[in-house]
Amino acid sequence: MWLAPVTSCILPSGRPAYPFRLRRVGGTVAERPLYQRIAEELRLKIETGELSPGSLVPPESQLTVDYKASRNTIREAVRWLKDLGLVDTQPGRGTTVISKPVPFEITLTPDSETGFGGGEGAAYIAEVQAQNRVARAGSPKVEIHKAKGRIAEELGLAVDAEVISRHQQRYIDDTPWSLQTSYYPVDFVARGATRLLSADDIEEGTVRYIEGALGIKQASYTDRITVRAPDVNEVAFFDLPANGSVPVFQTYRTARDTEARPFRLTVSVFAADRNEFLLNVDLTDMP
Amino acid sequence: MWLAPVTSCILPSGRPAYPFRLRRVGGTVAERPLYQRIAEELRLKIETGELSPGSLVPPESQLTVDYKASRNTIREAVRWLKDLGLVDTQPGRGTTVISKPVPFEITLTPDSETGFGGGEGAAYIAEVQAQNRVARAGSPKVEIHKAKGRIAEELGLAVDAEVISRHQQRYIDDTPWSLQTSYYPVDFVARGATRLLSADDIEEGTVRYIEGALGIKQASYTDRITVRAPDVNEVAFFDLPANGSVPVFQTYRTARDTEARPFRLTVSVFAADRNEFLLNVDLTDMP
DNA sequence: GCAAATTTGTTCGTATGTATT
DNA sequence: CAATACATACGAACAAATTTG
Repeated sequence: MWLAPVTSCILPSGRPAYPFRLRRVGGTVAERPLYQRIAEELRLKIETGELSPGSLVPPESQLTVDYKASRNTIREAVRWLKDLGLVDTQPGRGTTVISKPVPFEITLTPDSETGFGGGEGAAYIAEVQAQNRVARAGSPKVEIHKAKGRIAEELGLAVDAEVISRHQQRYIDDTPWSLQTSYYPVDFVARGATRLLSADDIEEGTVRYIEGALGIKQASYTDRITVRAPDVNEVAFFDLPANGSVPVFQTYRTARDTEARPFRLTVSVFAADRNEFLLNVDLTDMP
Repeated sequence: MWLAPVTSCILPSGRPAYPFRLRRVGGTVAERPLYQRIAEELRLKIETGELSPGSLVPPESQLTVDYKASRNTIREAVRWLKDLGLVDTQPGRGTTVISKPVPFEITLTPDSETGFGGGEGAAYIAEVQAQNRVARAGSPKVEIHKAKGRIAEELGLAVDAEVISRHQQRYIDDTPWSLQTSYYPVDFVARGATRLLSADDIEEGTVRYIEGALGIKQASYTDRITVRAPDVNEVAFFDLPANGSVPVFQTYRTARDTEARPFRLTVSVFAADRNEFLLNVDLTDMP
């Protein structure tokens, strides 16, 4: 079997991109490490369809023979593919080529019909149904704690001011889809929004409920979208590979009233391998 | 030294989240693997500040002594932290705790002053300057090729219709920041937008240029935000860890004219560790 | 339902190569 | 050049999860 040497690789300034770099040894160009060349061979087989999504990659014992390398080296090659999100391994079962799920599309801009922000309440349910899927939410876990860091900052509260948090697990077609936590100033309860403390779903959506109970009307919101490695809870809930090779989206949504005062912060976490975000922007009423 | 066993771990249905799961062996709860417990110890030292960002983690040889584990096991622990994006390793130098750069904020919704979409032309320059940084772009690489897959789809063209692509590397403060490729139907040139073929920067922005040359006015756009592992070119350009532990954002922006016909597709790639996206949504003129 | 076979996961040992200081 | 530190590669043994007979 012949492993093609790599012949082109862009080299930017700065720290060398070891071990992708073509290594020069004694004036001649050295090859990339064995495990990377094996990984490249396997990657080609996946991309050409020789190994189709869902099918089993030959077991390590077989690859050891095929590529005349030790088992550890084969494992490094497979690990490389795993890190790239191309395969998944399970003890006892084997290594399967990943078949990417049809991503769920989350529209972050408001629905022009309902005015609901994407990923929330009625708009969320509607969007799930529009994609012919079934939405389900776990019952909220309600807590009161002191606002720290970004939570206090986004809500415009003093550090250590008390906030109500409402945490929910959400599912689509019974697969875990998002973890969502909303934070409200604790004085909303004293002012009459007592259902915020109840561990029942607020059917009409908390934004509508707060408008009815307190007269606070949502006039705008800001989303902040970041990506990071999942923590232990997220790995367990979304059933992600434990090594963090599948990242998660984390969105911060700060809702503001007509005076531009923030009154709600919602932190949502989505697995990045099964979601994408959409934005629809209309420029016709811009200057 | 005492390594704390893990006492709580959410177990969802479906495939067990090996190896995070508490393993039961003969009726007793087994511990997580040694390398994960060592990684956890080190992670704690990082998060409590005992190992501060930028500082060197003790070398493998020292950790071998500290934790009474073999060098391979230590390497597994360090690899775990590397995959989580907490440390970076360099041969000869050592293992450093990552100091996260101040993320650059990209506003995807249009600027209410200029009407420019986020991350583009004038709005991009302005946003960079507003964050006290310096923007620079490489000269465009112009190509003509046949539209494939999503490119044809988003532009509403037949598969294999020809498109112009304009590819640019962009820098902020001289660090590589984004890779951007815009696609236009090839007949734009015949209709008069000849500068699209020139490898010179189009100062006023291509959207403005097309409006002047062809009378096509941008009335709306749609963004699609996804996350994936970087490819080899992106690893080299952004100087990312070669194992794909830092993912990239990929955004598809489809610009439409007043008749809602797509006329431009821009694909941008950003390193996810140094960027975040912002959305500003005004609901006051919604129903 | 159980036992055996298969397959990946963990851990050790050892040697050598490459990059940086 | 020498010392230090991480990277690659091989061999070996046992554990844990799954599938198969």
